Amino acid sequence: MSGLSIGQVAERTGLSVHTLRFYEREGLLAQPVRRGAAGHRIYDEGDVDWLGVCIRLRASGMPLTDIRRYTELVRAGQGNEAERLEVLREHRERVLAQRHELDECLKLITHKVDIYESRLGLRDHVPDCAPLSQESEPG
Amino acid sequence: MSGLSIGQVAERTGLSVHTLRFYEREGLLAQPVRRGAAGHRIYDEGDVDWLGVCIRLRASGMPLTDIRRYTELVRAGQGNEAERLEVLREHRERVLAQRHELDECLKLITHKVDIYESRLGLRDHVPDCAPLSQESEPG
DNA sequence: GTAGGATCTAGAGTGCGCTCTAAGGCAAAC
DNA sequence: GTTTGCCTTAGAGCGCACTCTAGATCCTAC
Repeated sequence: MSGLSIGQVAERTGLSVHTLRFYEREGLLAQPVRRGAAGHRIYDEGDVDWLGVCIRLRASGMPLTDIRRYTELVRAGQGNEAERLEVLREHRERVLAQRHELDECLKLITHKVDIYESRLGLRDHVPDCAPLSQESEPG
Repeated sequence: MSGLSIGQVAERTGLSVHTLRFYEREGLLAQPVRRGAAGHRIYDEGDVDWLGVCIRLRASGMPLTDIRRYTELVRAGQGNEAERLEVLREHRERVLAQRHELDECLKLITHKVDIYESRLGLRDHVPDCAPLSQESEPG
């Protein structure tokens, strides 16, 4: 019951088997994956958990090199917590900036959606301050 | 006073002149850019505004092909507002999903930051529910 | 015993979004 | 008149993160 094949891990994580091998080559796994009789990879729950972290870091835009760096710190063991913290804090700042940017985009998009909805009569009331958007000119 | 060189537009938008030419080739501009005596591009304020929109759409992850599609609709003029609206709504959904994902990542990162800060004695109180993170194991 | 399916490796290929190069034109400054 | 600097084009190159291919091995089922 202990041990997952690469296919099973792919299924659980949503990563492809290709990507799992790729991530391992890139040094993104906390430990080298255990191997079975025929040289097949055997993952444990810890690996899956760690991959979950990697996926989240990727999803928030952390480049693979940074994830590798962080992984190396973790692998090196106790004593480098300050460095780990720095990596995380820097990334958090970037994510916050990214979210702010996203919110600005959302404002713009929602503003345009509102305009088109009222133009198309999909709203009861015309939004109060929408005279002419950029898209009116070219048309 | 009317008319900006590609260099000036680059400065205003933060895009490189290379990227400006690239975007034009890719059909991201509402109109073909006016040309001066020596074949030099002359942008107007409307172009800069439109580029601002493109930049925001890009920043929120809209692929160039989708931006081109939207631009084409705008260029085609009145009568396709429903299509424009659909493009915008779909993108808004994606942006919202993206922001949600970002928030999840933020939770994870902040949780780890908290752990390391208390481990390093940078906090007055240990966060109430943080026994051992994944990173404790490998170390 | 052989067919199917999962796995392995090394390495090539892909898609996206730029980014840069090379070779040249024009215009103002010195 | 030549240097400087910004502009032009076509097209090549790059960085990232996968993604896939080829050729081989191994196990299970029929």
